[in-house]
Amino acid sequence: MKILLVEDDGLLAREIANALRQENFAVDIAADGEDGQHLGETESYDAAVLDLGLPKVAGAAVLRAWRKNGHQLPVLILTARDGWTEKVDGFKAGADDYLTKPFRIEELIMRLRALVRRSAGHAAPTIICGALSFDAQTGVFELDGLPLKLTALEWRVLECLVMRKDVVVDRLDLMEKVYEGDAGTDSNSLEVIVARLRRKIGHEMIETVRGRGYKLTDGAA
Amino acid sequence: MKILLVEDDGLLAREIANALRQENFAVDIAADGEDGQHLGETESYDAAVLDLGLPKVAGAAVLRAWRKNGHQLPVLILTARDGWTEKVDGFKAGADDYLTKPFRIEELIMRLRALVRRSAGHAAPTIICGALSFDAQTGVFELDGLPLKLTALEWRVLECLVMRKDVVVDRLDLMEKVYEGDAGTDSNSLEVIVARLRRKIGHEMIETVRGRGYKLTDGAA
DNA sequence: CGAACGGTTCAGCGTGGGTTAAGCTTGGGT
DNA sequence: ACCCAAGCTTAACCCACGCTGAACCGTTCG
Repeated sequence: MKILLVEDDGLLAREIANALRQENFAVDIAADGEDGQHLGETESYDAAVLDLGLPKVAGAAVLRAWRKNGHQLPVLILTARDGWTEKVDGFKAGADDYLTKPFRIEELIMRLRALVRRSAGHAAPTIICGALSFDAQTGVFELDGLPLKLTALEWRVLECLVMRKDVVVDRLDLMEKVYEGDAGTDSNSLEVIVARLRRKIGHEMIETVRGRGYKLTDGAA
Repeated sequence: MKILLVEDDGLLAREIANALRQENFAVDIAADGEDGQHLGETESYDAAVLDLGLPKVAGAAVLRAWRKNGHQLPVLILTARDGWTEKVDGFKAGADDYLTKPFRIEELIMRLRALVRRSAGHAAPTIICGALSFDAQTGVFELDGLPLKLTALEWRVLECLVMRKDVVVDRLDLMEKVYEGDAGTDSNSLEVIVARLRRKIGHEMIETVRGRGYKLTDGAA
């Protein structure tokens, strides 16, 4: 689960990023609209948090540019003023949700989760896959009813898989979503993570598709 | 564009409904949770607006009931109090968005539009050829309804064929598409792949045209 | 400061699956 | 009818992809 954060206030940006990372999101930060737009176009994110008041390029302009190119990325906008017109601008530009500063970090997380969940096509807040269940709202995994303790990376990998259960998730996709910044293809660390995951949830649940990636199944194979 | 409005306050309900109708939505109104739940399950809506404070059945309970049955309907909840916990409850129950009363009608409309826009566009274009089906979105083949396990090359070959079903696909064309770069004609590896494919999906489905290439048919020959 | 935790690197191994080769079948031309 | 080329099929081979255990750090705790 990888988020693009476009926010010029460095302090706020770091604060948000930390909170998100604590919730196992991977976060890339862009300090201005130009960078943000470029990153959003070139990298692969699950959602973006976009400040409307940005230097260089206005937030709404960034959003409009994305949408113009048919970019479907779920976007939550942050608006400083409580102004009604600004929200409208945001929505007109193609935003999916908004939040007015100041806001509670928890609310941002909630809304982000709802956004991602919705765009992944899961209306139901908890996804069940065999003995495994995932509460998309709280981000908690359970195995046979008892909470599952996962490390940050294990969690991200499993989330990616559970969001697209029963379909093959490409190796590189997984890399991009799990690792912040650029993903180096020259390592097998992902395989190690998968191995550890398998040991925790059962080897049958994660099916490997040679040359492509992995697939989460209900393990009833 | 049809909306289900579940709201016990008759005055407010009519006000909202009128505004929505002015924007060309079709609106059904339910005055309590029981009716609302029933309507939501039996009729077909593009989205629902759900008041959390309802008589008979609580709004969150309605929502939970829908989600439990795998109901994917996009839902926007209305919460009277500004309470943080109530929003969380709503999200946990599977809401996609919320609005706290009082709110501007225009904002409701905006959010509804955003909601519907996002939940649309999940159409799966799938090609069917006899007992074989191909989901172009996920890239999954199914035979008689059950997923078909293919290797990388088998998959590429079959994809080429299914994309041009009922027409002859030239041998060399196939080579070029399947083997990146230049294709050496000095090998029968393609034939081996085709043979393995035939064994998996039935020999009649892939017709060989001497001197040209292969043709995928529905196997009803 | 050391211990525990979590992520990465490395090396060794097993195996899936792509290729090759050999023998057989089919079809079309003369 | 005969023959040869095109294509089918089976079996063997072998490489590289992925799995795994262990060692190696960087961080975060007590």
